[in-house]
Amino acid sequence: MTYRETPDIIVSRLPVYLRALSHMQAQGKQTTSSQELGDQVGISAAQIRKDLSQFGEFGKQGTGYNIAFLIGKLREILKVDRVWDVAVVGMGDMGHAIVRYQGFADRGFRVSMVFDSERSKIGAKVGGFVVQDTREMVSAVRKAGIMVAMLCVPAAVAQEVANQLVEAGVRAILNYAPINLSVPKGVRVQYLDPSVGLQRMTYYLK
Amino acid sequence: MTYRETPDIIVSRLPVYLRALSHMQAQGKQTTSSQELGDQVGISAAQIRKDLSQFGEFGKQGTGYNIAFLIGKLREILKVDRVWDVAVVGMGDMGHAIVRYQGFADRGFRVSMVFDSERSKIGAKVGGFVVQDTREMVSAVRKAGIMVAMLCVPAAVAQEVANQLVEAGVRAILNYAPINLSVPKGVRVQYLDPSVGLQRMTYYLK
DNA sequence: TAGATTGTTAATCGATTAACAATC
DNA sequence: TAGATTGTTAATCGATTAACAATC
Repeated sequence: MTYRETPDIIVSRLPVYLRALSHMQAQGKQTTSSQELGDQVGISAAQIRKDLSQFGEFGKQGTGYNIAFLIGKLREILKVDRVWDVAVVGMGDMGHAIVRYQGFADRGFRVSMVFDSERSKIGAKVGGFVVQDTREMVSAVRKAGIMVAMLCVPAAVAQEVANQLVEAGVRAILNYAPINLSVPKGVRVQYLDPSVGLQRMTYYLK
Repeated sequence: MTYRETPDIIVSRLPVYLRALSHMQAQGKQTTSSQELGDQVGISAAQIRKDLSQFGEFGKQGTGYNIAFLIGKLREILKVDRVWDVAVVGMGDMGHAIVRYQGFADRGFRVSMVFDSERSKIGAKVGGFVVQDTREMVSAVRKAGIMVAMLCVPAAVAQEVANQLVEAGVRAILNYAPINLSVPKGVRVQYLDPSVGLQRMTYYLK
């Protein structure tokens, strides 16, 4: 029998489950069911049970899932039961917004270093961080052992900066630049291009 | 024979094809092949041909696809052969960055109105727009016939603001708030939660 | 106990890939 | 013509759903 690894598509849903469960917890709920969670995130109850069953038996017949317990399990699975240091590259408006964003707390991430290549920005402070020169990025990121980065530079230089991040040891890149990145196997990229998001919806508009 | 509508998953790939083709065009290329485009976006050549064949015969045997022609077709299909006015709600750092973002030009969108509910922000200018009071949003958006919005408000009020947008006639919401929205049938939501993006990658890190 | 809900199996459904005739 | 590449078919692969025994 061959070992079958968890499909990407299942992994991609887990953060959404986690977010919904945290929301329920914040509202004071103790337990939930696959039905309720599914309604919340727009996924069938059967699929949620199937997804979770990939990783263990987290529920109880008759009563459903303990929210705090399931949150703990999902955090372990997604490896956000720890805090990942993140490098942010590009201190334009978007980089600026990300560095000041308060939403990473308790979700497994902490901005740790910020970079820009523009003279006027280097040395300035953004959200409590001193902006470092991108030319120091490879050594600084490698030295700190940072594996996660957010890319907020212009599209024209995004591939070049991504190459440097990979060289520095980064293995996960959240890409805000509106361009496809080419990265070696073993490096993951997630794309957050607002125009792509919008274009995925206009198709359905009258 | 039953009419089969185009699967969402195919529609969701088209903006990525379009982005890559525009990039090729900017580099002066005239034609491409399913193989080349596939390499660019990380999708098999067969799948690209199959996806495009849903909408017509856009290529030529032996020579592939004319880039300008295919861009035109994809723009039509995605309905971004026009410019959609967009309302942006929430003038925090993220809303601010979006309003000033130059990347919507030529991709089918134009920020048209911006809203916030904070007294200190209402009436101020952000990226050339006067910030309007969110309490005027429903009537202003409806009157302008705006169908597309970007939601940059805090998670705690995102559902409430989304409800108002729907009431105002909006049918496509790009949601930056880290929360699942519940919307009626016929309204689309795309989520851009950076923590979800990051958590989709940490699973694979050592 | 009766009711609720899980985890899992089998069936269904849908998406992807491989292959190739058509043809530029 | 020879080579390249499309559009499409059939085969394969994978994901989702339905159903239900198990059990809290």
